[in-house]
Amino acid sequence: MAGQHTLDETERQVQARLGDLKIDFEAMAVTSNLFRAANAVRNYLERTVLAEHDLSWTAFVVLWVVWIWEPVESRVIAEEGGFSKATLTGVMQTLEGRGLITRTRSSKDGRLVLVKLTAKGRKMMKQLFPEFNKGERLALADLKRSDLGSFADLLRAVTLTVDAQKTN
Amino acid sequence: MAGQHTLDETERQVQARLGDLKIDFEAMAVTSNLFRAANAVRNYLERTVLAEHDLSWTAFVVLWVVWIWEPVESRVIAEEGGFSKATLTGVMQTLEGRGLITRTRSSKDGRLVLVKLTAKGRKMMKQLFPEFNKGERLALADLKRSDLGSFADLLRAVTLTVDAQKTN
DNA sequence: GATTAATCGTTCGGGTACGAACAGTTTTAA
DNA sequence: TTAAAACTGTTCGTACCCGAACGATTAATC
Repeated sequence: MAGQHTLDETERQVQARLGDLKIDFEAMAVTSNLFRAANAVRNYLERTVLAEHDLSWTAFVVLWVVWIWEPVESRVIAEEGGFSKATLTGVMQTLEGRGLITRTRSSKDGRLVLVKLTAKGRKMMKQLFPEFNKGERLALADLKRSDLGSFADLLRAVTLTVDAQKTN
Repeated sequence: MAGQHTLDETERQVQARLGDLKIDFEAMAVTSNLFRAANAVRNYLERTVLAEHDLSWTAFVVLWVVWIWEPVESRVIAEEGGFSKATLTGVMQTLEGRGLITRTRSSKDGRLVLVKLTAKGRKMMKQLFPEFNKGERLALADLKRSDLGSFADLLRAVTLTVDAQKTN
């Protein structure tokens, strides 16, 4: 991936199609590379670590959130994972069918559903997460260690900015 | 989104579940925030700019690549966009049905398919891309201008690292 | 306390998204 | 120059993924 065309070529082509319209090429480069990177890492981890456990990316994220915060409400999982409630329902049905999680309606608030891992789910995560983390480390192996902190901060800032837009 | 739990809390919970197993929390924070950011930006742009034109994210990426590089082979679109050929086929069928692109088999190499925009497709992109770029700018509005360059470089480095892993 | 509003999870419909298997084309080897 | 290998795009099956609409529950308003 990473594109066979250089950034300069791309800018020239865009400008040629838009005349002298002002375009923010730096913003374009950031978002474009943001998705390339996210896609690349996701596909890589899905094909390697997660495939061995027959898990999709989203299924893993759900398991991870529940593993850390159980018992946890559905809405929290969706929020932490960054996907919709509709998506979550489907994924949790799959995971429940495989005996990895349980769902129970809250007795305090009949609207809420509380999610926990089963013993099987916990056992899987205890083995899987270290493998997953090793994959994460490999995906970032060529970056300078000292850059990781500010890198994470920049990414966090993007999420915060967009979420602020959303509520307006 | 952005999670209601702090990073420290999360690290403590992970460590509590794994004993003294070594985990790379910096790598974990980067990938976690990478996906949160990508998801947030994507959902934001889909709900605002792209929804007005009834386009999905992937459909937009396809149109963008074709717009810049037409005539372009299918395999290049998949590579540039970072998704599979199977995904691309479905999206292009939708776009062709809406009269935004055309597909023709190459006369030089019967395996290849050349993709172009229709006049309608070009007209749409000429209006849509500036709107999209404005959305990108808003998503990055809170970041320091001087950070954008190195931010893009870090993201590019991740993609390159993962792609290098892939071929091994 | 009854009506209204807000919240939560599910369902529904349509559009991605992938790997694997496939058919057609081109290239490479023998 | 055949046979084998490599490559491209499509189809297939399964699983996501979302917004919108929905029923159930709780909270707010009067």
